[in-house]
Amino acid sequence: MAPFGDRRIDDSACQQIQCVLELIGQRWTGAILIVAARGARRFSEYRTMVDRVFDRLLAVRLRALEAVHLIERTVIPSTPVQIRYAPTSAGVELVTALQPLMDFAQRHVITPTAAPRSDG
Amino acid sequence: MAPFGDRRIDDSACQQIQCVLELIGQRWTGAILIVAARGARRFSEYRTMVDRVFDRLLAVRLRALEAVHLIERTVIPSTPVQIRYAPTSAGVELVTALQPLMDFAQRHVITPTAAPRSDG
DNA sequence: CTGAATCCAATAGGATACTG
DNA sequence: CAGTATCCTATTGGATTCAG
Repeated sequence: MAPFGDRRIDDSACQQIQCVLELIGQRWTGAILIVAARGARRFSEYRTMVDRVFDRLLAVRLRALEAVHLIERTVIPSTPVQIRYAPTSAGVELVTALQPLMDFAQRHVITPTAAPRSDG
Repeated sequence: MAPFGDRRIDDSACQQIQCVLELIGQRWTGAILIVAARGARRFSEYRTMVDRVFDRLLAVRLRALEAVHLIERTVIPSTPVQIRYAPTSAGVELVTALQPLMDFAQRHVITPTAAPRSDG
C-alpha cells in the first residue's frame, strides 16, 4: 500500500488516513464494513447484501478487514459449521466516523465514470 | 441509516459512499485533497507536500478531482503562466467530512502490510 | 514551471469451476 | 454453507522522457 515513510505530506495524520482510505476504498470494502455494522454476520448474508461481489473477492475483503482487526471471524461449531464475521469495536467506530462522509456522498453524487483513473 | 434487512446495499446510500471512497482511496488522492484544503495551490506545491508522487500521477489525480468538481483549475495569465488548483466548496466540505476519519486513523493505526490485497 | 506521452511491472478484480 | 483454485483481462501506478 502506501509506502509512506520519512517525510511526506506535512507530518502526522495524512499518511494514516490515506492508509485507511486505501483500505476501505478498495472495491466493496467500505460497503462490506457498513453492512457488517448493520448486522450482517454470515458469509452468505454479506454476499446477498453486497450484491455482485464474487465469493473470491468477498473472502479476500473479509480477510483483509480481519487482518487489521476491523472485523472478527468466529467459527461456530454446529452442523454445518457456521462462520460469523462481526465488526470489532474499532470497526463500528470506523463506520461511525464514516457517517459525515455518507451525508456528503448523498449531497454530492460523484459519478464513477466522471473520474479518469490512471492511464488513458 | 436504514435498518438492515430489506435491501441490497447497492440500492442505498452505500453505493454513493463507495464511489467517494474509491475515488479518494486511490493513491495520494485523499492526501492531495487534504493539502488542497490546507492551502496548497500550485502544481509544485502539491508535488512538494505530497512527497514521492510523480508528475504524471499528480496530474491524473488533479484532473480526476477536477472532473468531479472537488478541485477547480484556474489558469493565471502571467509569465510564465501559473496554474492554480483550489478546492471547491464541495472539496472543502469533503475534507471536513473526513475529519472524524482522521481522528479514527490516529487512534487506530492500520498497518499497510497487514492488509492482503486481491490475489495471493 | 506545468504538464503530456510513453513504456512497463505489478496489482486488482471478474468469472467460472470445484471442494469439505 | 463457506469458501478455494484457477485463469485471464483491466487497471494502477512507477519511472523516464519530451514539450509548450
